[in-house]
Amino acid sequence: MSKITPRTLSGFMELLPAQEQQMQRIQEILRKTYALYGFTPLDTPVIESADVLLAKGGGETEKQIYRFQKGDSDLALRFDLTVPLAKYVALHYNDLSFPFRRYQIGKVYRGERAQRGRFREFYQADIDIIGDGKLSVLNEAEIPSIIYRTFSALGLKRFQIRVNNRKILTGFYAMLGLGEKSGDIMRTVDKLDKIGPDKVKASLTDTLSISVSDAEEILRFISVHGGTDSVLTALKSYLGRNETFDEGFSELNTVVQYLGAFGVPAENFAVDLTIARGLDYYTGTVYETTLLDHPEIGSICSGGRYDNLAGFYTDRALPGVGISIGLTRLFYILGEQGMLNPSLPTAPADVLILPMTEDLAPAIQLATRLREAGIRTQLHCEDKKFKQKLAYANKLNVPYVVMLGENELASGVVTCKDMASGEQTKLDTEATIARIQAGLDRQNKGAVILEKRVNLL
RNA sequence: GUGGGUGUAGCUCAGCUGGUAGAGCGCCGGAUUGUGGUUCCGGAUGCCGUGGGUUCGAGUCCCAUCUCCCACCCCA
Repeated sequence: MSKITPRTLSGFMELLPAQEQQMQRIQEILRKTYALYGFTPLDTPVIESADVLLAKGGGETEKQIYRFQKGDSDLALRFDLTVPLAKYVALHYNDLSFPFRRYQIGKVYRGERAQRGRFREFYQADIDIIGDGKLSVLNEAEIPSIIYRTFSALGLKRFQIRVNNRKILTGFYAMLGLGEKSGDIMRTVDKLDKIGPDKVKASLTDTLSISVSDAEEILRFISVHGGTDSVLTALKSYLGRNETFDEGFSELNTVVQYLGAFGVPAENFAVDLTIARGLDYYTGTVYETTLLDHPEIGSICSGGRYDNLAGFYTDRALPGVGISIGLTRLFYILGEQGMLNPSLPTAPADVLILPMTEDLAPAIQLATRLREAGIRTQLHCEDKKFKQKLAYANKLNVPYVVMLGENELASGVVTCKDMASGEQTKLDTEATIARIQAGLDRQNKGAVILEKRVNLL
């Protein structure tokens, strides 16, 4: 009888146990870091009514969303976590306290062509702060700090948080009388790093039919580089000509002003006037974070300020600011670059017990005692050869193997083998537990998520 | 959605101008009784993506189809 070939769809990441452990470990670090800033965990359904997810309508979302019928229901898989959040906040408004700070780590789905570092199912790790009617700019200033702390906690060093403010851009384009085209211009200018100034200019003049002098003015404006202070100084010269621009400038100033107090080092931060973010719901500060050694993969964390995200679901003004880490993409790069530490304890258990007596009760009692002591313990009672059981422990990287046979029972001890060194001890149960715990403590102390940290400096 | 590639053992691939398949890694077993990771020896595994065509004969040439990959679009 012919079998169906097992396969996983392209663009869907499926990991082996050891890798999955590392993925979970990264998620734990994110949860802990997010919690440090007072965010509460949240989960929402993967499937929602299509009209809820497509409330905004049009554009890429419509093209990329997975949508299907089930009976009479028109359903869709969430393509981000922000829209479900907007729905959630609008729906549960009366039960929430504002500013509402939530984090959410979950899978999202996009029906587009898979590519290197681009998935059709991937994890996003989001944080958002939603205000009731108003939301202080200070929240926007806090975001880089969260990004910085999160990436640092993962062991990353060579990353840059780029910040811009959309009001500065729309204000500037309005000054040039190009207000209507500002969206298109932003998207074109966003490619500066990728295609270079000449092509950007050509694109501006040819496809957007902007005059050569305006195009040059735009390029001059956005290519203002250097340190944060020099960019701000350059921007100052445009003040007083457009209200929106001035507002954006003031907001950007606030964000920059508190960086030091929030503990964000200057080298991990930059004002970059080219970034705009494709998503059109952003209205103020926007963020984009890239790994300096892997610019080709694009942003792994982005977000921004939006003034009225839940406008499709409620009349209440619910402004917010948030970011999203592309966890699957990040994990993919780390793995591809060999930066995920293979020596991390990925073993499913700390101890493997090999019973060698007819009566299994002593071994089971031992396992129970170890588990009571908080040691992850697995019993290996399968009908296999002794050496195969050791090989099993070895493959799973289980650090300790405990053997319990007639000899041990007769003298009231257990044999405990340290798999890394090969050393064996014959001690009573409690002494063995102490030895194992000491060993595990040592192991955990030295554990870091990423290795080759030198490469990341 | 548009354009370009790819498809051979579990994985990474080799297979020259057509003559019914190979390596490395991995996997399994052995080197005598309760000791893995190193070494040595042995072993299994492929409808050569699928369907059709040319040919005495096709993994190797032609057509179609699917798949996956890369670029664009857009994005985490």
